[in-house]
Amino acid sequence: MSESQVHGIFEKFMSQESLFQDKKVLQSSYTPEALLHRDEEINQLAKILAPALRMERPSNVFLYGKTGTGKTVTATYTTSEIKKIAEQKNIPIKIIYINCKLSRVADTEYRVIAQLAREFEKEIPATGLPTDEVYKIFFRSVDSKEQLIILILDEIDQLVKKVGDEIMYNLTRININLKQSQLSLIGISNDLVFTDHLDPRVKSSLSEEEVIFPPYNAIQSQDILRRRAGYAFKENVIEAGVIEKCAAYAAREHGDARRALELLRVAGEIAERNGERQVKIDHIDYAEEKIERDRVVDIVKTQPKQQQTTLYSIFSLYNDKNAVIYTGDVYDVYKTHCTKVGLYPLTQRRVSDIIAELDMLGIINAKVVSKGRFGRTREISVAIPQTIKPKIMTILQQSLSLE
DNA sequence: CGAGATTCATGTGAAGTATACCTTTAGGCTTAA
DNA sequence: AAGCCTAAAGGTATACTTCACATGAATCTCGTA
Repeated sequence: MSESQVHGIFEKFMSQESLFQDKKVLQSSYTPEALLHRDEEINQLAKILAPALRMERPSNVFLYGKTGTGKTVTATYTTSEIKKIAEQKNIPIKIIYINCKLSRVADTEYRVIAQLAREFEKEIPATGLPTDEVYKIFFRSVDSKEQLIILILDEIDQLVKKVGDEIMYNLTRININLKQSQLSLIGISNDLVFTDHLDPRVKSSLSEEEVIFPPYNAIQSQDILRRRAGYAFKENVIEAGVIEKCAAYAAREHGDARRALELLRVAGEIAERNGERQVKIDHIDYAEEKIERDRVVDIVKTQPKQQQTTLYSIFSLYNDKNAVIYTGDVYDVYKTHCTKVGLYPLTQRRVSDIIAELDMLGIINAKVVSKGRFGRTREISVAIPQTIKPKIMTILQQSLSLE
């Protein structure tokens, strides 16, 4: 491709009018000025957190609700309002937000605490320090001056499921030793029965207060989408029915507003890239596939080699008509792939764990079943649409430099 | 025929190992008085 | 003598291995109707 051709693309892009007015309004990290249909929850949370402004420690709160019901925005919105007031009145309040999703950043006790300490601009190495030491560093930072800290732990069900509730126990007890400062926890969980697996002591101190988030219904979803679309897009860019379709999609997914907004954004991007003047209903279908594909591609790409090889083995076995496959089969194929890739094969014990991890990531389904006389194993099936599987396969092949 | 024993293939927990990285400490060298 | 650098010692988290035992329903066994 010559330079002038590239130039042409940029020229065309610049001359073409954007469909968006302000795209970041549709991004999931965006906290809107006003939240629709969450007044009740915001009020509850605000009442619980209000003592902070008098430098009294608010109760720990637990926010429950399915994905995309506004838990995270409600928490960030309410706390940022508190922060605003606190700044005006010179009240030392610090808000820390940590997402514990299995992101390799915060998926063990050590890494979460290290992440917390980093919020205070402390350098924490990836390994080498005792966990206790990192706790102390964090603790000293918190207690270094008089202040009130509100710690938001998003998706903590994932974390606790993986590494147990010790962190929670330690964090809930931290106030006992704090001299100058105080710390409140806001836990956010998608899993409604998550606290059942917690140590009763942790459970009682963690959920001193609870706020439940019901799903949005179709009309509420439409409201939210309309409002945001109004800010995000230019006028008359959205074809009639598009909003309704996105909302319907959200309703299908138990009122998941986050996905609905994402759908709208990606549909807009697709329309823009195709050089069209309007976002059409068709674009939503493309967007739906693209979102799923991007999600899976992202997960797969960031996995370590061993996990990728295991996944590749599962995928290549799964070719034949959705027959379920078993751990033993996967392991055999995995070993041959390892030699091809030049990877040292792990033991079956470890591969078994890796399969369980891949299940947690939602790329495959793995269920332990007893087949009676024929032993016990995991029934494994692929949990991504057939349409995007070939794409994932090629990504894995490239990453593993296989043919 | 049916209750209880057996069996299979792997799940699962605990303990041990290798690796990469951390802090502390002791020794050796340099430097300034 | 004080200060600084370096390398060894001792410690940790993480990913993995090794070992040993747990699982749980299909199948087998054997006593009984």
